[in-house]
Amino acid sequence: MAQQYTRKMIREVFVEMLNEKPFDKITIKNIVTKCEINRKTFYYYYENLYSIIHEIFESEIENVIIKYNETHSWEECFIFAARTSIKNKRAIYHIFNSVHREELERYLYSIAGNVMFRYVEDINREIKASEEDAKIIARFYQSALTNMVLHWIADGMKDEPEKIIKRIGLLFDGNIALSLKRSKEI
Amino acid sequence: MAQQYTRKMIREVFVEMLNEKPFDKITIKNIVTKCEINRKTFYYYYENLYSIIHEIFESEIENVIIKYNETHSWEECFIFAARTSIKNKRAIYHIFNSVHREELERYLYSIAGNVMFRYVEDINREIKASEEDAKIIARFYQSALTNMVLHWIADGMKDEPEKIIKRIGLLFDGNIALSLKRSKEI
DNA sequence: AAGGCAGTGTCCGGTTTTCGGACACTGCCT
DNA sequence: AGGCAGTGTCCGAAAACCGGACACTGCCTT
Repeated sequence: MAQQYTRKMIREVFVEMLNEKPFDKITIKNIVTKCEINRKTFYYYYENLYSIIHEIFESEIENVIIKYNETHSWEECFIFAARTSIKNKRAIYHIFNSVHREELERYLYSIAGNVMFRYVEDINREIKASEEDAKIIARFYQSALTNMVLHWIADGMKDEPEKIIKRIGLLFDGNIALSLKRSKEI
Repeated sequence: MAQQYTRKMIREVFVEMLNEKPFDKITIKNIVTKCEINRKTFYYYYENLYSIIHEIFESEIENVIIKYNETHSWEECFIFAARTSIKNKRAIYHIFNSVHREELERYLYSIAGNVMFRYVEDINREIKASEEDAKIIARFYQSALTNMVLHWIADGMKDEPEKIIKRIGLLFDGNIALSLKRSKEI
C-alpha cells in the first residue's frame, strides 16, 4: 500500500482542488505544494494534469466493470457511478465546462458500453441471438444511455439516480429481450 | 510529509492493535501484514516492538513540553496528557499489565518531572530561591504527581482528569510558593 | 514593446526508502 | 524430536523521492 501512497495523494488533492476551482486554475505547482512533495515526484507518476483525469476515468471504468461482475445488474452499476459523481459534483462540473468535456463524454460512453454489452450478453444467454446482433443492440442502448447521463450532468445532477433508473428501466425492460428475439427471426 | 508516512503507519497500526490485544499477542509479522509492507521495512524504522513504545513515550513527552511552553499551566498539560491517555485507554492498560509497566512508570515520571520543574521554575522567578532548592521541591512533587497518575491508571482511568486536577490543585496551590519562600529563610 | 515573473517539461545526477530472498536462532506446540 | 511461526540480520537490488539547472511559454506590468 505504502508504494502508491504518493500517487494516490496527488490524485486526491487534485480532485479536491477540482471541487473548488476550474481546471485551468489548477497548477502542478499547486498540487505538489499542497502534497509537500517535490515537483519532480509529480512527473514521476504523471505526465501532466491531463493524465490524472485520464487515470481517474480509467479506474472508474474498471470499478464499474467490477461492480457489474459482482451484481450483474445495470441498475446497481448506474447508482454506484452516479453516487460517485454526485460526491464530486463540482469537480465533474469543472471538467464538463473545460476543454475536457470531450474526454468526459468518451468516458461516459465507455462506461455505458461496458455495462450495456455485459447486460445484453447476460440476457442473450437465454435467447441465444447471434453475437453480432447482441452487439448492435447493446450499442444502440449505449448511446441512448450516454446521452441521458450527459443531460443529467448538464442539468446539474439534480435528479436522484433512482429516478432516472426508473425512467431508463421503462425503456429497457422487455425491450432488449424483445429486440434480441426479433433479430433472431430476421 | 510522504517520507515518514510508513513510520507513522507502523506506529498507528501498532497502537490500534494494542487497543485490541495485549502486547505479547502482537507480532512484527502482524503489523507488517496489516500495513502491507515488507518485514524489512519495519526493521528500517524500528529495532523491535519495544522501540515503538519507546518512541511513542518520547514523542508524548515532547508534546507535553510543547504544551507547557505554550500555556505555562500544569493543569492544561495534565488534561492534555490525560485525554490522550483516555483515547488509548486499552492500549495503556495493556502496557500497564505487561513487561513494560516499568517503562510506563519511567515515562510518567519523566512527564511529571518536565511539567513540575518548569512549573516550579515559573513560580520561583518571583520568589528567587536558589535553583538547588527549586529542584528539590520540584522533585518532591514530581514523584507525588507520578504516583497519583499511576493510581489513576491502575484504577481504570475512570475519574475525569478535571476531578484529579482539582484534588492536586489543593496540594499545590500556595504550597509550592510557600516551600520556596521557607527554603530561602533556612 | 520590453522586461519580469510564474509555471512547465526535461535534463543531469544523488539519496532515501522499500523490497526479496536467504540464513541461523528461539520458543512453542503436540 | 520434529514441525512451525516469528525473529533479527546478512546480502544486494529496485523503487521512490529529491535538488538544481535549463530553455520555453504565456501572462502581466509599466
